Amino acid sequence: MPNQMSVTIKDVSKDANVSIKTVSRVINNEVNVSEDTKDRVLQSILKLGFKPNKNAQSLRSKRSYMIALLYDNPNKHYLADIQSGILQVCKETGYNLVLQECNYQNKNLGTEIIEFIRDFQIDGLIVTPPLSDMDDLLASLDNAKVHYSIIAPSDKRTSSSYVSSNDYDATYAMTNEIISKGHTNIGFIKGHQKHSASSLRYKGFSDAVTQKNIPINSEWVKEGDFSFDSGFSAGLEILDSPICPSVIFASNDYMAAGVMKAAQMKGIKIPSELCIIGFDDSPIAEQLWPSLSTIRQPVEEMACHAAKILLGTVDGLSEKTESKEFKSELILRESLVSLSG
Amino acid sequence: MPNQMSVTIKDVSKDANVSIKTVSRVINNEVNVSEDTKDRVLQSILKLGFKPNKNAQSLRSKRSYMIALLYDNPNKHYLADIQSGILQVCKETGYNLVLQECNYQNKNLGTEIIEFIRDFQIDGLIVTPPLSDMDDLLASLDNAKVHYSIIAPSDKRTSSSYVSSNDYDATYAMTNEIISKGHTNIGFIKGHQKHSASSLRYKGFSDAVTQKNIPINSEWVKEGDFSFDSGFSAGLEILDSPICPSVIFASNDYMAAGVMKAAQMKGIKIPSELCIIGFDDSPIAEQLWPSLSTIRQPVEEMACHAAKILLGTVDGLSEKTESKEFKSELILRESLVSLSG
DNA sequence: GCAATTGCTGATATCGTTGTCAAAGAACAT
DNA sequence: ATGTTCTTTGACAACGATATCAGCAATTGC
Repeated sequence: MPNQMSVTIKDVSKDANVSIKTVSRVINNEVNVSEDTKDRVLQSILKLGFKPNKNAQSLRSKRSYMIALLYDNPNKHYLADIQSGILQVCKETGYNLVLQECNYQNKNLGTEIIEFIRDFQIDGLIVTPPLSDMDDLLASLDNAKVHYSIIAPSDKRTSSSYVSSNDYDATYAMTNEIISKGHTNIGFIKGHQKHSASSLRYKGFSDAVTQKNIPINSEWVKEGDFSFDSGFSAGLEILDSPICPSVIFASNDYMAAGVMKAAQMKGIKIPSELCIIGFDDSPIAEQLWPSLSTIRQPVEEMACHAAKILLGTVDGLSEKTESKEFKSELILRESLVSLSG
Repeated sequence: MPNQMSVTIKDVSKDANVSIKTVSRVINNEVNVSEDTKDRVLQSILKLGFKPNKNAQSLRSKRSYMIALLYDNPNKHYLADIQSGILQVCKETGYNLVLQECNYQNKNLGTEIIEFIRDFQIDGLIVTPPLSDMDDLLASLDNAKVHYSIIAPSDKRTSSSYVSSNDYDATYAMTNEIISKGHTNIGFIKGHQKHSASSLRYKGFSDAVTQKNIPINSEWVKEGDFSFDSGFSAGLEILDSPICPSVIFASNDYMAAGVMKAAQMKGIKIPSELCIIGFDDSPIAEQLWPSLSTIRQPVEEMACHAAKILLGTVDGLSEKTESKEFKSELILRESLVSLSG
């Protein structure tokens, strides 16, 4: 147990009989310290229970050992997964995570974020969708020479540091799965315009059906915003059509859950009369009955990787980590069956 | 737009033609500065766009302008609500929020947290359930003179700074509501043992039925851990009983959703054959069909208040905020109806 | 009218690190 | 033996704030 008064580099230097600068060298793993003195200093550090004062380090070295998470996302599970992924890496490396909730519509977002970073000397940012889709924001960050890594769908590879997901391939594959089950009347609910994932997911779907010469019925294609409510009303609209599709593919699970509720309220049986597909493999996908077929992205793992990339560029000590595309996985559950009639 | 080089207190002092100490006085709203010089300094601050360097302030004044959120909670929506409540206050006051994920089973939790606080000079903590139920942890914090405020059910009022909810009253009232609808065969699923809310919620239920001379059937009382899965299996067990209850009251919405899925898989009609009640008013309560009757606690507001309390004790400038108990609200939806048969 | 108190201000030390630069000694080349 | 380079080390300044304490003027008390 350390004493009331914290022990400083000065105490260590006295104990080890070296200058404070040498202690500093040891702490920061600088070269040109003899093994002998290094050992002696490390001994003293251990003995006295010395821990460098982060604020003093920050003040002098202009680094805070803190990274921030930028987000503006209605999906709380997604956010929570992102957070735990980042926190894992933080715990290993001694960094800390600061939250920064943003509004993508805020006109001064770039300026405010840069101000925030200067203010707290934040070492780097992890930027999540839809903020990672805002080219002007990323340009501001580049301009201000802010370190950051982004989590985004695959089309955002302009940034040197990214973690991406293959949204296009995933919806393409799932659509083929649907078609292989005999379905040709397929509805689709798009996500929020501001997310590049939305258009990618739709493109994966439309390319797949078009290649099989299946026409797209525009009455069955609606635009939602990733929320349950938007899925619910889109579902109601589609199910009010003169002819109903046998499958509705929603761009995320919340909207799929909305469709399911709409169908159940109308007395439509799932999956025999209507199959429903989601995206994300949110907890709700398994909690509904029947459970949702969906697509799982390794969100936590992606966040973990994004944090490693960031710290690789921020922290000279840690090793560099490469940008990477993560693959999604089709999860087939009760809500998708072969066409019966 | 500020320049590359940040402007310091020294620059301001030159511009305003006063000493740096006087500038510091103005920044910190100290007394004994004449209106005249104060104005002059404020002018210069505005003109130069000066912002105090947080690290320098922290180093000298031993304060970091950061508070931390301690949590170990499986419920991501709850956590997200807590976070946004705290962040609102942080934004107003210029503080920042650092996340600290804990494991309540960690034997060294107290020591580690205190070390973390010393390390980063964290100004205060907000402690959420079930950590806020751990008396030894709170004792360690008291002992180390750490500022904190807790969010907890009403029985934890030992701490001078708390925000509490009336779990007992809420389940008591909901149980009476159930009884008033003619139900006498009522099952109950308890929450995780480590949460004091679990026993309070059960007590509210059992006191209410006992007062109406309704017996408790122990076959219909199960212990879950607040997770969907635990609710699902508890639901299966209860519904396998020779006689089924007409209502199952689960201690949170996730477990209630589990019960609903279990019932639906068994072909039991909700609410005509089985009513289901939850707690928390999580988003899922409204997303299920039929939608769940439940109890809403103003979680975000509570977190907001907890942050204000904390900053009131931490920050001499901000005004003190009193501890407070927040009232819950019954939310009656489709999953509870009057007993038909 | 003189001492004591009060209000306002500034010079300088200080927080606990890292950065600069120079010095001392060892190693090497000539 | 001498000059040059390389390795290792330390004295001291610096980061940008706040804290201490002393000084000076204005006000108060008797």
